[in-house]
Amino acid sequence: MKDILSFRVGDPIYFSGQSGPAFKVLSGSVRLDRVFQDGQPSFANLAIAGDLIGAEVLLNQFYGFEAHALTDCEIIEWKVPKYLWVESFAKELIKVSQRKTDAVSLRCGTAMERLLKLIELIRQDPSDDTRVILPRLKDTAEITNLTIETVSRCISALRKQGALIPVKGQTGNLRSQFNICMPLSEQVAIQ
Amino acid sequence: MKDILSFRVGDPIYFSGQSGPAFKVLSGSVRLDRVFQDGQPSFANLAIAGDLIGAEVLLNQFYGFEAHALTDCEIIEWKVPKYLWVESFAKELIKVSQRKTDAVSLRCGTAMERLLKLIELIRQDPSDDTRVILPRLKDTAEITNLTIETVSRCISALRKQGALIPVKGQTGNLRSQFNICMPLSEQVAIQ
DNA sequence: CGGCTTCTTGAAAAGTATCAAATATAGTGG
DNA sequence: CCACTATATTTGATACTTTTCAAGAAGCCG
Repeated sequence: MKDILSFRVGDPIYFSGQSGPAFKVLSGSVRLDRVFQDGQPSFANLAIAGDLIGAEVLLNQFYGFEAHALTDCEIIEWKVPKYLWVESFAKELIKVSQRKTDAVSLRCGTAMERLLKLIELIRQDPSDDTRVILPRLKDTAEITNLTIETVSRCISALRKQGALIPVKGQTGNLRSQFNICMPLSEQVAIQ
Repeated sequence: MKDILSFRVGDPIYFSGQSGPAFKVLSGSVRLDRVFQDGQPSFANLAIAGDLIGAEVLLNQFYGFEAHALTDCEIIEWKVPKYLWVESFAKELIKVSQRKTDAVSLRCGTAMERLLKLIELIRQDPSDDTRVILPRLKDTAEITNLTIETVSRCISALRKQGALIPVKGQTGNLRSQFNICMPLSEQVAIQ
């Protein structure tokens, strides 16, 4: 199918203040940032497969957030027949709202708990729920309100305990791709 | 004007799973919680004057969150003429979304910074922007993802530095009401 | 092969949580 | 209005988690 847009990790999707369509996320995950006057972006929300992003343009004309690919992802312009528009739009906005609730809860609990919650959220890949592709440490850290080092330590701990097993791609790639080898909700120590 | 509903600090406004109207917050602030299967509520969002709460009932029939009065507050049933419904509804949902972005950012930075951001957000009382009524310590702690003790220490520090001056009401009340005596964005130490 | 970015790990410092106890306030009934 | 009880807040001392700072390893790209 055409009209599908693909992005690589870190690619910008749209910028705050610009104009364009709203999109539906088909696969992967997207990070949304609020941009302050000083130009500093700060994490506001994330979107996973099935979520609508950039909905605010449909009312305000301009994007209210900045969107980047958190992992490789595909998105498609969001179009709905007019007679369905109202209900669809509202339904989507409520879903966005639910996702933000997730974002708030990703900042609760210990470092390990936060990371596990994020993995739980992101791995919703219907095609393979034993595999997960983690975002960069920098993004993961900003989403969970931890530091890069702490996130790295948590991931190392999970690897040592065999909860995550690195998947070697064609290259030894940095984009952490893992097989999940135990229920992630179980208690795990950081050390 | 009638049809205005008043709530005292801590009063429940509606419960998750129940049915009822959506409301507009006229004054004060409201806390919204997601309720888990085990009945544990966890902070999801807050609403201040001008915000719409319970919008999800208009689509789902049921409230998706639990609402409590964070401070004394007034709300009114949200009604809009049909021909304006679509646009109004979407506009309100986007405002909800913005507020959740605030909620996420209330969990960033040091304890003191978080508390100051919350005060900044809540004091938006058009009638008197030098006065603020803080929520209970328990609520403040859960919103900022700190502990009651830490929040208490921050407030004490602000009082000692003269940034907040307690307002004695008719009763010596616990509901911390303060006059704000300096730009809250300034650097303040916790000790 | 450089030069760059991202990730990993260690040791020390800082900030916050936890535990415990005292004080203050609100609510209730005499 | 006062006494009494339950709930909220304050404060101190200590423990723990996470941050910070620093250096090195690993992966990426031309």
